[in-house]
Order: sequence, then structure tokens, then C-alpha cells
Amino acid sequence: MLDIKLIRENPDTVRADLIKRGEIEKLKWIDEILELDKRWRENLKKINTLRRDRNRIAVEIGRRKKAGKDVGDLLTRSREIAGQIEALEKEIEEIRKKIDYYLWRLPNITHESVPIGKDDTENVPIRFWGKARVWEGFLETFREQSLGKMDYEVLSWRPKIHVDMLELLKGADLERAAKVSGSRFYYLMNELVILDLALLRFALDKLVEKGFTPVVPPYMVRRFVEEGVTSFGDFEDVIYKVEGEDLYLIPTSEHPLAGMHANEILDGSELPLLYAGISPCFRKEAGTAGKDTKGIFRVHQFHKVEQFVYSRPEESWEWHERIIANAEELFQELEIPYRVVNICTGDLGYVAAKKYDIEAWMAGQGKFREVVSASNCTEWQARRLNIRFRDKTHEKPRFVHTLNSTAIATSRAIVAILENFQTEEGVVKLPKVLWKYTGFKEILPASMKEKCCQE
RNA sequence: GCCGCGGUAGCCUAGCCUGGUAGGGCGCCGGCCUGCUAAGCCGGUGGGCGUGGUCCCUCAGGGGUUCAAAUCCCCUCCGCGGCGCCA
Repeated sequence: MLDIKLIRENPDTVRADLIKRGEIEKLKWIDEILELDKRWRENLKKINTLRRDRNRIAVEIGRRKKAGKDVGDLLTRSREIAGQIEALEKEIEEIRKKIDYYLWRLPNITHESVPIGKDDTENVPIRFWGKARVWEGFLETFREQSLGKMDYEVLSWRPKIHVDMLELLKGADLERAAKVSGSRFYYLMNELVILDLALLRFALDKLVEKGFTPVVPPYMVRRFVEEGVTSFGDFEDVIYKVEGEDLYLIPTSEHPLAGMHANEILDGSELPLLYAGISPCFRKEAGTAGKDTKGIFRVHQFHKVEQFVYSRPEESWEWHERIIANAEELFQELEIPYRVVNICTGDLGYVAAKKYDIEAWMAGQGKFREVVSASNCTEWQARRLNIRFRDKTHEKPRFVHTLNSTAIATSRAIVAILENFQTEEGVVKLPKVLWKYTGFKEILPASMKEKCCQE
């Protein structure tokens, strides 16, 4: 949420950013807010004067009653004033509601480095890492997607897409999951279960080493938390509601971690607060019909380790670079080739002031696909959730900045591993860094072994 | 789920029965005093607005009664204790 003072004092800054975002139809909101705010302040002044009069009369009544004097005339005046106040309060409340409606629906102000673009095709790749394995049939598209800036090794055989690998390894049962729960659900099975847990522990250990506090948060949160962390559009598209309760299934542990310090004034010496959330994530994926319908890339439920940072405003941009660097470090140790993209205005969403994605090279699909998203939400969430800090108790509290980034979302990391680490025979050679967590170094096709999870 | 007791400023607490407009302490900031420190004393310490005004709002949140509500009544949320149920 934006500060109404920013709109009041620098409306052109806000307008310019709406234009940058291509939110032209919201420009007239700014004019309306300014007009409503003016009326609100005028009414507030009137109400305050009337309240002052009422308060003085009430005190006088008390005094006279004590002295045993008559208060009839004061009662009449007081009732009169009460009526006026009531009418004005009704009016000001309606104005307030309208202002709030707009304020709660305006996007965050973008960072100057955010590129302008209409949708995800205009995100800007800013760096590349690793040596991609590229089937000769994908060479052209790979060179285009990597801008010729990435190392690669040519494969004469075509790697399988993860969906086929799942079948070969008996790593998931998608048909039965569809029977039981519908599409975009899965029974994860055999070695992939161990791999899922290994990835989580690997990511968690790394973050703990970097000073993050591990947290298993509540998997359901109240509405005020979701309203605080996300834009209203996301409610219908991504968030599951629990029927008959004021509870929502979390689409990411970012949400309960952001709500954790709602309505608090933090001690400046505690900042930055670093949390490593670990939880399942539930997403409706409405509006994605037809996309990634097979496999486990886009699903209603997955596990994720998340970085969440509460920082001082002046340090948040530095922390944004650090959390993306942490995520990159994880993918480097996993030896998964990737590129980092700077998300453009059209793909940014309302919450973040700037966002980086890590897109892993998927050797089977011949594409870079999103595996990590790292956002600086500046004070947009903190203002909605009322999360402030101060260094000395006499100081005026300031809003913190909140940042979040995927460390590892297991479903997508598994897809990257299955597509990039397979041999021509369909054996998946796991990255070394996971061996101590899995207890096995490779996953054989079901036809090549007697039982699961052998050394 | 049921019963009881609670929720007051960054923290601790008084006030609630008996309605009269939130008092004290800790911490922090500033000032006075002092060779320096401590102690002591004075002022400040949530939000708002035309921001210095003997202004308004704020006692978990919402509603009601009243000229007037922290205080009385109702609802919701949270915490603690007990009982019940349960992995």
C-alpha cells in the first residue's frame, strides 16, 4: 500500500509510475483520491471542532451536577451537536472507505532499474551461469534464449521431458492423483520422495549457515494476512479458502512469515530479521488452463524453502541482491544451469518494487523455466500489516521493508534435475551435494532395479 | 467444546465494583544541576489534521446504553488456568 502522503505531496511521482507500469486506467484514481482526501480533511476539521464542543459540554455537565445545578440547557445543546457529529461521521466514513478502496488497490512504486515491458516475453536476462546440455535440435532456440552468452555442450540424443522421466522412474502417479484430487495433483513416489526431502534439507542447511532462523509456519492464515501481503486479484486466482472459517491455505510461507510481526514495533537492533520458512504451498493456478498440464511443473501443492527478510528501508536493496545471490548459490551447488532475469513492469505484479527470477535450463523442454522468484516489496506489505521499527523508544516508528525469495521449490527443482541430469539410458545422476541427504547417487529406471532407493 | 480469569502506550502496572474524559514505574530522548559520572529535579515519549493546538482520536476489535464509557451491556478475536475430547 502506498502512503497517502506520497500521493498528496507528490502525485506526479505516483502518476509517472502508473504510466511506467501501463496502468493508465488507474491515473484517474489519483485525481479522485486527491479530491476525496481534500474533502476528508475538511470534514475532519469540522468534526474535531464539534467533538471539542461536545467534550467541553460534557465536562461542564459533570461540574454542574456536582454543584447541584440545572443542566437542561446543556443537554439540549449536546444532543444537537451529537446529531451533527453523527451526520458528519457517516459522511467522512464513506469518504474514508472510498479512499481506502483505491489505496489498497494501487500497485507498489517500481525501482528505477525495472525494465518496461508488456508481459513475461520482455523480461530482461541479466546473467547466465553453468554449462547447459543442449540437444542439437534445440541449439538455435538455446542460443537465442541465452543471448549467446552461455556455455553449452551439444547432445546428439534428445533428453526426455520430466513427465516421461517420472513414468520411467515410477517417480509419480499422476493418473490416480487425478482420480482422487483432480488435475495438477500428484502422488510423488519412491526415490523422488527422498529427493524432495533432500532438497528441502539442503536448502534449509544452507540458509541456517547464512544466519536465517528456520521456521515451520502455520499452513493456514486469516484473511487480514492475505490482504496484507498480496493484491486483491490474487485472492481468486491463487488462494484456497477453508469453508466456514476465516482461514486460507498458504500459497507460500512468505505469507505467514510476513504476518508474523503484524502490528508490532520491532527494535531496530533486531533488524534484519532473517527467516527460512519451510512449508507446503497450495495454489489454485486459476487462469493457467492448458499450460503445463502434464507432470509436476505447475501443481496445486508443493514444498518450498523460502527466504524472508525484514530489513531497514535503507538496506533493502542490498538485501535484495543477497537473497537472489543465496538462491543462485543453491542452484550452482546443484549444478543446474540457469539465467537470472529482471522482471519487467508487465510481469511484475502489484506487490513487488522489483523482482528477479531464476530460470533453470530444462534440457528436455529446450527452455528456461522459472524456479526462483526474489522480490523486494519495500514498505508495501509492511504498511498493510502495520510492521514498524525504531532504534530508540522515543523515536517515531518507521515501516520496515519486506523481501522474499524462493530458496528451493522442490517440484520445480526436481523437474530441473530430471531433465538436466539424465543419461541416454534414463539414469538420473544426482548432483554431488545431495548425496549425503539422499543416501544414493543416482536414480535408475524402474525396469533396471528390484526395489527403490538402492545405493 | 464447556467454565473461570485476563487483554491499558516499547515493556510493567493503577483505574473497572461505585461512569466524569488514562495515573504511576522501567526504558529511551532533551534540559537543569555537576570538574566528570551517578543520583536528583523538569519536560518529552501511539495515530491524525490546515502540525505547536489549554485540538481530535486511541484502554484487544466491533456494536449498544448515556450529556459523558477503560469503567455498564452484547458479539468477536487473542492469552492463561481448569474440565472434556484427541494424534
